[in-house]
Amino acid sequence: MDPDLLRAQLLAWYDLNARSLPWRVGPADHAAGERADPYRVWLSEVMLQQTTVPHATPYFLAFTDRWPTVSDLAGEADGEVMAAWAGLGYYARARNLLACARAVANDHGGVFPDTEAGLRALPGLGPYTAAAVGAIAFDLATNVVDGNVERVMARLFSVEAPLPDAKPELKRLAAGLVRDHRPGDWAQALMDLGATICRPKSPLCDRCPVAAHCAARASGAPDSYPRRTAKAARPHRHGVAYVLTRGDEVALVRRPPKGLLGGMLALPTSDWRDGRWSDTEALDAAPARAAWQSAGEVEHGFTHFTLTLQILRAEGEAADVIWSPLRDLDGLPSVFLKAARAGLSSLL
DNA sequence: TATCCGTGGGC
DNA sequence: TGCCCAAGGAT
Repeated sequence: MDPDLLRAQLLAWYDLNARSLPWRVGPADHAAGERADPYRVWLSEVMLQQTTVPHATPYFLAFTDRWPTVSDLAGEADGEVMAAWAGLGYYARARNLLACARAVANDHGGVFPDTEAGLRALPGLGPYTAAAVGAIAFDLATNVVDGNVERVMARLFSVEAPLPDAKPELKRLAAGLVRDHRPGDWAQALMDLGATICRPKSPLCDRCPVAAHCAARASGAPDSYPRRTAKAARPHRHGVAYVLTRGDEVALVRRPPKGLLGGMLALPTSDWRDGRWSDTEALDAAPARAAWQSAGEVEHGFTHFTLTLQILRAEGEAADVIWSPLRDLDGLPSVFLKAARAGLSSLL
């Protein structure tokens, strides 16, 4: 396999087929001298961590509309940013996003570092994101390796070792294709290929610009790569969520700054444990004395467990809660939005 | 190093 | 329906 021929073929494909994305400077504009805004590249890359383009896109547009520069974002209050992130998931990203914006604003004069090491030192930028911002915003010849690139390498070279053990090998293979020429376009071309052609299931090899180089295709079963080790089953947990209203307001709490849903607004809940909660236990764990009534339950899948929330609903008073308008629940993580809607189904 | 950390869409 | 998966990072 000739790496430089492969590169030329993939870049030519990208020149014709690059997806139009709100944070992207297309290959033609880039060739004409237009440069991507590091703030927008960084923001998009953080939002896209483990998140699909369709899910992240409206958040990207809302953030850049509301906070056009990194200094605007750095000056915002924590709660506003966390609420704007609600629904995107992996909320540590939002906490690190603010920490990073403030580091850039306060320690770097509002300008992103233009080296991979400088980017890597910022909160929330790991090996992937530092390499991606470096390549796309600063034309650094970094090795940008995400899940797409791992899959493309596993197929091109029919890597038999299963993920995640194969990660170092896949990264080495990707590094062998990096050149100083058009590093940002190269990274995005590889990821576009993985997202649209070299898909996890049903890859479109007939349309692949580098199919002639692909060992997995030659094997006849390209979709069997990358190999993966079996995953453990997800456990099931149970909790009680309390929907307490006071007129047209609902009682919320701010979750602790770290851990699951850290820093986010939430419904008051019991602990989450292996077994269901009896009525007596659920009343004992309630945030206030009130005429609690059962309002059904909701189920929600997290990364490592499935949660069933039994819902209790009441009208009343409580101490140490944040009273929030019923019509303004958008700042809640999805699991609590789901539970609140179930508990308030008679009102909403 | 292994585990924790959300969400929604596709099949 | 249940499982897989998506432009990963922090600890």
